[in-house]
Amino acid sequence: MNIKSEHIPKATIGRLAVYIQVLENLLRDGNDVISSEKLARACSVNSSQIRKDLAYFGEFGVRGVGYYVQELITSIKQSLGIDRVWKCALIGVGNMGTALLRHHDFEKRGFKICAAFDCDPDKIGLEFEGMEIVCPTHLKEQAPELNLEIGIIATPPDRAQRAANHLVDANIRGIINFAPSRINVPKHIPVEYVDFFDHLYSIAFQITLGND
Amino acid sequence: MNIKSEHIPKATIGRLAVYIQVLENLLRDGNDVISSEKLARACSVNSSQIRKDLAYFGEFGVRGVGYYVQELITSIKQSLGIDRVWKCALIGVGNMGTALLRHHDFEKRGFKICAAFDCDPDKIGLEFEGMEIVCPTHLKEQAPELNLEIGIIATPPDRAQRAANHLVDANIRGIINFAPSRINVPKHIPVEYVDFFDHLYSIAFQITLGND
DNA sequence: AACGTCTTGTTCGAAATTTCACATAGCGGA
DNA sequence: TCCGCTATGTGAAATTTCGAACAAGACGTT
Repeated sequence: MNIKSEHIPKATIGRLAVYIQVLENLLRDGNDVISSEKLARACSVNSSQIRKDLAYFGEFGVRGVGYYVQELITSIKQSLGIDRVWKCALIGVGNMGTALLRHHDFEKRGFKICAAFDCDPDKIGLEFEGMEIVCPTHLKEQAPELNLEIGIIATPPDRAQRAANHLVDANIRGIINFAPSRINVPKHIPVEYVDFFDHLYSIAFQITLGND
Repeated sequence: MNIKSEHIPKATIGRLAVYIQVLENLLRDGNDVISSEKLARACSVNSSQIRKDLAYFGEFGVRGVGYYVQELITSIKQSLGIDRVWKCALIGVGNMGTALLRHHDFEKRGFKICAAFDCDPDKIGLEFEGMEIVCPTHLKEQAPELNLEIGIIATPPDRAQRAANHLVDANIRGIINFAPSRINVPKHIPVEYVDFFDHLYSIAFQITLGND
């Protein structure tokens, strides 16, 4: 990769994800070239912001012209490291876990759930979306065999730490936690928390605020 | 409510959601009182940050003692406007929509999905989790009747804007969009986008970065 | 009631992020 | 080939956010 700068703001990464989303829709609508100004409007951000975000990774545009959409998508994906397939392990095949297994965008977007774990004896052995549910104690063997790199925690909150321990023990390289509780893992393993109630809270707050 | 300051950073709102989550777990474990220092460690933030975040809304602590956990939870919920039930309309009963309907935390957390809409003729009329799926054209009648305030979009990306239009037309007050596309609505209606691939991208990026 | 201890609420300086403004560079037409 | 047009890439200013330090205040003990 071709990173020009040391530290990249987390907010930039978030925006890059938005740019990809908008760019792919633009491409589908037949746009070959786009200016930072137009892309900015579509993403509701400032155009300098876009140029600066991209500048962290390289020079992808053509002065006087703009950005070639397909090329820019490719460049951003390369920059983020999502120009390949990441193999994932799911722990917790409940409501959320099941939904994730069924969510076929995973593969489209470069993430493949290659193994599903659950400690419920009633679930172990069941086949699900072409995958057998296995006890998490087997993670340590299977992770190297299957080359699992990212762990997805979708357990109840009180089981999240245990799941995290299994993942760490299996030398997983990153964790995304859908359970509503914090987990502790060694510093070198990145963790992201997903809780869409955050967004509902934010909506509720914004609505309430407008009405005071 | 009792907001002391004009503008509140979006990041603060996000952190308040984290504080609630951690505080509820602390309460479950029998902690009655907590200091900003300990809460900070549990949330992986700075303790001044916590005190400052709370200061936007009032004074909730006792000097020399700390915060009473239950009381603080209540105060934060009041501050965010989630000390009541928000009635929601779901549009799009596909994979994601179904998962949301089944996700029973919604009610626990103060959001109730009171109506489900989908334009697929095969789905209209079906009963789902005690709710009949209705054509979105009926939103405008039902929204005032049922007092629907928040719209949840879970359609395919190319249908998201149409769904948003229906919601705006029905005088909904806020929108949360799970579809991977941007939508345009009048400025006074807050919109939040949820896409957990953002987090997967972030993990992938952080892993890749460590390996260059 | 006075004192010591402990933790909050707040101030102020530092750091990070965003925006502005413009020099730079590619493209197309004359 | 030159010139004008346009949109990028970037340095510097403005704004926002964060963190360290400290004054203020509550509780318990003497």
